[in-house]
Parts: sequence; structure tokens; C-alpha cells
Amino acid sequence: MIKLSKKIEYGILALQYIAVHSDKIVSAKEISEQMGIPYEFLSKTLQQLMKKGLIVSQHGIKGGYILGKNANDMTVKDIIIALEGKASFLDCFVSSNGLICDRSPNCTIKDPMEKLQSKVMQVFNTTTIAEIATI
Amino acid sequence: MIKLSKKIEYGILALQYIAVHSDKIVSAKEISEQMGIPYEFLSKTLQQLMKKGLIVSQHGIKGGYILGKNANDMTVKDIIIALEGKASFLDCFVSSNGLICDRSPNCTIKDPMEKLQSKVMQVFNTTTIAEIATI
DNA sequence: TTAATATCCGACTATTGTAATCCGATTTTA
DNA sequence: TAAAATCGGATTACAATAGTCGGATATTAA
Repeated sequence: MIKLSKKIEYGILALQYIAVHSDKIVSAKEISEQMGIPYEFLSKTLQQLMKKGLIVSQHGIKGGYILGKNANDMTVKDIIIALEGKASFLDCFVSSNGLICDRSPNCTIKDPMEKLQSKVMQVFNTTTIAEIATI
Repeated sequence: MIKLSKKIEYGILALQYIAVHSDKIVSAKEISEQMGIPYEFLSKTLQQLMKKGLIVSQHGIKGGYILGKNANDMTVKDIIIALEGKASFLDCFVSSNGLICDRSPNCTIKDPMEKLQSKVMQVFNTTTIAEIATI
């Protein structure tokens, strides 16, 4: 299947919510309730985004999250990489030399697929949270 | 994960192989051996492509497959739809009215994600087997 | 100083979808 | 009529996703 995982969907929803409510600190509970996302799962996702610097956390009773950088500088590709470590279509693109599957190194689709992938990644890399948050 | 399934990877590989060897009928066994794809799984994939007209089958001892239409008119999107029925990022885009998940109809990411998706689909829709087969 | 509320973190379970396999039927050609 | 191919349903195996649970830590406010 060619689709975005729930984790990425939730990540985008959360970042959008935090961006729209940038005048205050937003808690995971608030996002969970307002966006209809399972609380525990969302918490995990937010912690991952925090570790990658996309958001900044504040502990304690008045705690929550704010954006870690400008929404204009935060792309969908950033989110995918923060939450899944990579953003690639085929497994062979994960390693640096590309020699993973049986067909390597004489794979006939590696080069054309790499071009296809870079085109798609360019779309992800030019779509920002600022765009998504502006409704 | 944002990645292409093995089925789609195999489908692209098979179509590429058939396109390159368009001077003859190519059997599933030959593709399986040459491309290193599990025979039974590949057979199923080829049957799906056949049902959608991307390839034409020939029964019997000298049987196999040839392209069902010009490689220039066969896009990656065609392959994805033939093998998975749809080509969408989020589940809510599957239905025509988009009212599936909890957030509908007031979902705040549906519209921006729909734009993102259409951009990606345009990439898939403008990449042909002819391009992929020309190495 | 203590209770409340929040993030943080590891481990675990449940579910789903993918990938692969098995078995047999049908078709065509030599 | 035997061999080699496609066809098709059912089943199994496996991996990744999605979600849950329990508890530790940090911060604030009463």
C-alpha cells in the first residue's frame, strides 16, 4: 500500500494544531481530545517529534508543547523522517551503497525508481506545516 | 511507512521486463528466475495486471505475457491502481464524500492533504513504464 | 511541602496487511 | 496425450502498525 501511517497522520494533525494555537502551550490531552487521537499513542508521537526538535516540551502541571522551529521551515518530509527515521519507497534505498536485495548491484529498476522517489520527496520537502495550518 | 509494497515493486519489475523483451512472449517462470521474484506470488500479480488490461496472456505450453498497451501510455499510477484498487494516502480519500473517520466532516487536514496527495499522484501519473524500461 | 497534572519511557499486546505458499483446474501446443 | 503454461481460491506465515499499560520524573500552584 502506498499510504501514510497513522503515526504520520497524527503527527501532522498535532503539529498543525500546535501551529494554529501558537499563542499558548498545548498539552497532549488537549490535542488528543480535540483531534480524536488515542492519548497514549499521540504522547509517544509527540515525544518523538520533541527528540527531533520539531516541538519543545514543558513539564509539569502547566506543561505541554510549542513549535520547536518556524512552521515555514517544517516540512512533511521532516515529519516523516522524525517519526520513521527514513523516507524511502524501496528498501534498497535505505543503505548508502544500495546493495541489499537479491538484484543488487545489477538491479534494473533502482535508477529509475530513485528518480521517481526523488520527485515524490521533493513534493514532501516543499510542503510545510505553515501551508497545512493555513486553512 | 511511506513505501511501495512488494507487489507493486514486482509489478513494475515484471512490466519493465516484458517491455524490454517485447519481441517475444515472456512466461512468469522466466521473469521469476531472471528478476529473483517468488514464482507463485508473481503469478498472482501478473494475473491482476492481466485483468486490468496492462498485459495480455497466452495460455498453453508456449504461453506467457505481452504488454496490453503501449509502454508510453502505462503509468506507475495505473500499476498501483491495478494492483491495489486505489492510490491514496489517507483512508478518508477512499470514499467519494470523504466522511469516514471521526474527524469528518470538520477535518482540518483533509483539504491540505488532498492537495499534497494530488501532487504526488501527478508524479506517479507522469512516470511511464517506457521511461523505467529505458536504461 | 504536598497534591495535581503534565511529560517521559520501556515493555507489552492486539490487530492488520503484506507476502508467500499450496493445491488443483484449465488451456494450448508439440 | 503429455508437457508446460496460465488461472483461481484458500490458506498460512510473518512483519509492521496501532494501541495499551504501568510507572518514573518534572513542574506548578495551593
